[in-house]
Amino acid sequence: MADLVYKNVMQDLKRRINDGQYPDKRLPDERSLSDAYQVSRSSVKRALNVMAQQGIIFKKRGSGTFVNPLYLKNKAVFSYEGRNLGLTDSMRVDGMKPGIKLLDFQVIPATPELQQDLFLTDDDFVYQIKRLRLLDEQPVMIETGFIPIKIMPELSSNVVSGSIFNYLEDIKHVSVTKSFMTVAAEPSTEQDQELLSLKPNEPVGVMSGIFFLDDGTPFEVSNMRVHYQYMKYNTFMDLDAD
Amino acid sequence: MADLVYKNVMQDLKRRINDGQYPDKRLPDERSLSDAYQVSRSSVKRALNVMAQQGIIFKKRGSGTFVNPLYLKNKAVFSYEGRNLGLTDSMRVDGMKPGIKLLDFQVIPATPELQQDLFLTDDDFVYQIKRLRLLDEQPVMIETGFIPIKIMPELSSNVVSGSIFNYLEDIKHVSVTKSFMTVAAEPSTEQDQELLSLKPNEPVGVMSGIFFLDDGTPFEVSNMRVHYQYMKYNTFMDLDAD
DNA sequence: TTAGAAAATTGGTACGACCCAATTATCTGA
DNA sequence: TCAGATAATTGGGTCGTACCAATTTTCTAA
Repeated sequence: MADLVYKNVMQDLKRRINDGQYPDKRLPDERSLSDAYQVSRSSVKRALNVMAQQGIIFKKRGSGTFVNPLYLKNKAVFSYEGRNLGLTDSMRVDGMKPGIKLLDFQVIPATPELQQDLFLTDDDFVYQIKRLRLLDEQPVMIETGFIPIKIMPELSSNVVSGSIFNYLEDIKHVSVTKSFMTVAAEPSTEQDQELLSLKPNEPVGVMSGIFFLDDGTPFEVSNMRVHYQYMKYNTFMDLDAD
Repeated sequence: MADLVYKNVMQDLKRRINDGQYPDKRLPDERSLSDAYQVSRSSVKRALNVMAQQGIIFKKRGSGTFVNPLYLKNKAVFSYEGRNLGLTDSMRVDGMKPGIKLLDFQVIPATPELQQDLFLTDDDFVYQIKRLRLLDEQPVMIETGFIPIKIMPELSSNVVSGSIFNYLEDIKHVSVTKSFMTVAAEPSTEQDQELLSLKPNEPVGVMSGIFFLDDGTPFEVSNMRVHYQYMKYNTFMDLDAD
């Protein structure tokens, strides 16, 4: 893959951790690793820093570097490695097959709120894309997305019936790696109940947020109303300022 | 505060950004900053990397470093600077006064699930702490927490009636900076409806997770059932591997 | 005038040196 | 024997250099 020194170190260390090569949960010290991999200690530190940020390891000055016990027990929760933020990917859980049913696809002028979030002006237009997401034919969420036409002038209903993020990666070679999300819960509306086969007392999870391209351009505003049984939003937070 | 070079640079850059000293959203290049602050370019890079991680700025190779427009428009969402992960702090929103009502406080043997999550054995015991959280006297969430007694043997019902995290910071000088959280939605139970004044069709948000001490020790398993109108979980994600 | 080449700009990666700070291990002397 | 002092270990921060890669600007030649 990438031919970066620190990534190679990371990759090998992860492999060793997964292989259980550190039964006492303790990694070799940085100077030894530097020597073993024949790279500078700076590069070792970088690799370890990223892994610590991801919650795989933790470091204690004067004491050593240790594997997070929970990483071994519950790897699924950690690390979005190699993935993007798209739902097509993150919902490929339990071997279920994702599906998309296009409900609506049109171009509308950007509302003031959209103008603010997507950094647009009065003259700008956006696609409005309303889709029903399925897992094994079961409807699980209603997704309404807004994308500026000036960012993707070539968007077609064909593309929109599949994964937009994968299209971006495969065809235009840009990836979506940043997002703001707000997660909330609400009683289901009649439309929710109809489309998601919900009983009146059953709620929906609401995930709304903004997705950004690599270069910081706000790319999409999205609002997702999720069947509560399928809604599980996992996060790992680390407030250490690096 | 901390007398670290890169933190000083960060602090000053944030101030300048907030003061609107970069009207074109463009920061000086790294070499100029290095020269201006009389610090090495390495330290400037470190400061900028942290700020990029926090979503305040974004960088484009060959082009420059720019302020994230959304940072200026919506600062509230960004940056937990100076805060910890405690709820007492993060719920001090809109000037409302937080309150805590202790519902239950006892010591129980660790269940197998707790043993797994908190890295305990059969012999270990945990505090079970059930509390009702209030905002301006209004009940907003039911919180059930489990903390190993061997981590905090001195825990009293007095401490538990306040902020445990603040107690840890002020008295024991350790802070809680890492957490795994899973956010979901559920129909309210009868107990939820009673304690949170919910109608039968109104749901709760469920936030459950594990909090860690600085050194990686799993410290608390927590399960929070939140009045849906008060449940808003914000996250900023950046999947760039450093 | 303008398209393409060349140069300058700007952030990215890597190295290695130097010292500091927290922790752990070892030694020393009563 | 063992408590306290001392040394060794281990991660943290900073500096400065060198070179690379993407982008933008400038120059050059048709």
